[in-house]
Amino acid sequence: MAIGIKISLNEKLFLRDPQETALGQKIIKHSILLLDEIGFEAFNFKKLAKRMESTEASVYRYFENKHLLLIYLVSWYWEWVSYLIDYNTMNIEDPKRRLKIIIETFVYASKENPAIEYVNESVLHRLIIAEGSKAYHTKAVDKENTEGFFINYLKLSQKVSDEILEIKPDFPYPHALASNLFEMANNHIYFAQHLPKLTDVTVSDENYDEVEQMIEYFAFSLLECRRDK
Amino acid sequence: MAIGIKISLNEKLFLRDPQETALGQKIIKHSILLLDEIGFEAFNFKKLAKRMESTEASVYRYFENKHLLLIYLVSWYWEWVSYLIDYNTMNIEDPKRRLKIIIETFVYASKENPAIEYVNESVLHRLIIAEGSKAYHTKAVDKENTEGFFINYLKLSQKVSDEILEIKPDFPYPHALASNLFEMANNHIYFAQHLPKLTDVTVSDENYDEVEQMIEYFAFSLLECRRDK
DNA sequence: AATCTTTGATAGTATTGCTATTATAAGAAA
DNA sequence: TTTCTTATAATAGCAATACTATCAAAGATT
Repeated sequence: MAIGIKISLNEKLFLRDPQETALGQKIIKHSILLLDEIGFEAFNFKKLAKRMESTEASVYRYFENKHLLLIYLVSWYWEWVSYLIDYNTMNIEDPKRRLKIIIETFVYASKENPAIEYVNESVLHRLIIAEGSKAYHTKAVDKENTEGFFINYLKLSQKVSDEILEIKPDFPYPHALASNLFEMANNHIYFAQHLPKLTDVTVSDENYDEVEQMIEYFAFSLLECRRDK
Repeated sequence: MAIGIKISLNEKLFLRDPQETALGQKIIKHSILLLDEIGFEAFNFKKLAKRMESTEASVYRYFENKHLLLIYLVSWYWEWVSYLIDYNTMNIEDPKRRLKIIIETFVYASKENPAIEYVNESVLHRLIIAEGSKAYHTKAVDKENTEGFFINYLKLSQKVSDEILEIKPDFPYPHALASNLFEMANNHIYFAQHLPKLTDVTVSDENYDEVEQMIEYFAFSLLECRRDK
């Protein structure tokens, strides 16, 4: 049961707020499960409606189309990771320790936190890994960015960037490193599972420790590095 | 006119080899232009046929569907980048210099090399930046990987990985760094253009120098780093 | 009791993603 | 030259997709 967590998202992403009604919550729940199962391309509102025992027209009353639903879920995820970072780094003073926790959070987005009953965070994480980047790789990206559709990702990136500067105030690429850590975490879990020659780590089951170690290695090499010459 | 360059691609990607016929070459040429113009989601074979003044049925004789056409174009790009790397690093002994050239090639995939008349490499590069990762983010990735659909990416990654080990033989993550350099190059050009808060570099027109500098900074920090503690 | 809102049920339309058929043109083989 | 082969064009058609519209039933609110 979610106590005190309200995921706040851009209202332009939906026609009716799905968090507010039972049907809306069912849409969120089953769209995550079905998208994870069959992938974004094969997914449509008719199949979703059938799966959740409702009708296509009802789903269309909440979301304009599946692309906006995906952005909604991805935003939900970004906001959720933000929340987890705040929660997990609370009262931790050492900025390096804080960054390690951030990396752990990127890699294990959900570990032991069943916060909101209609979202299965670990399935959502798998979905983001596989489909997340499709949310902003479209022709409408500029228009949608203007309308704030990606604000949760930008805020997450900014938060991590701030932490990076705590560790090394003169680091020249804090935003790039922040987004790269996030993308790398997702990419290399995916690569390890599907295109293992593109990475050097292996994952088994839900154990992503090697990914976590690698991202730490990359991050701290960049931040604690004195260059030879 | 292409002299001595033959881009060799997995034959399972197409029904009839498009490089072999005039119509096939028209398909390659116009699919790159149209995909760049309207994006992968809005693209279909009917629009392509209209644009190139042929018919839908004719296009279907070359490619099963637009997904396989995308993999074909992406593979073409990966192979082209491989070729450019070989060409540009020929006779360069210093491995660090070689890696710099690789990074430059990733960022400026086409600069002054109009090699094959029916492929506009700079438009293709823009297309890969925007749509490339959709080639392997699908439910069929495992099956398609088994059939060798991504072999050109794996080979490219292996090539760069070998160069990384020339510089630092005990670097623990050469494949991951290789794929990350490639993905970073594409991502941060895209971010600079569309989601600038996710990066720290700016690009103007066709000038990606800041991206190149940043990727170099990341790569050589990792490879020439002695950690403080 | 009246009415307002949400959902379900059903229908319908334009577009998409193909497949099939036939005709024609162009080139190679006889 | 004739014939054979093959590629392409032209057209049709079909099942699925991506919606939109309408209306009725069921709660919930006043």
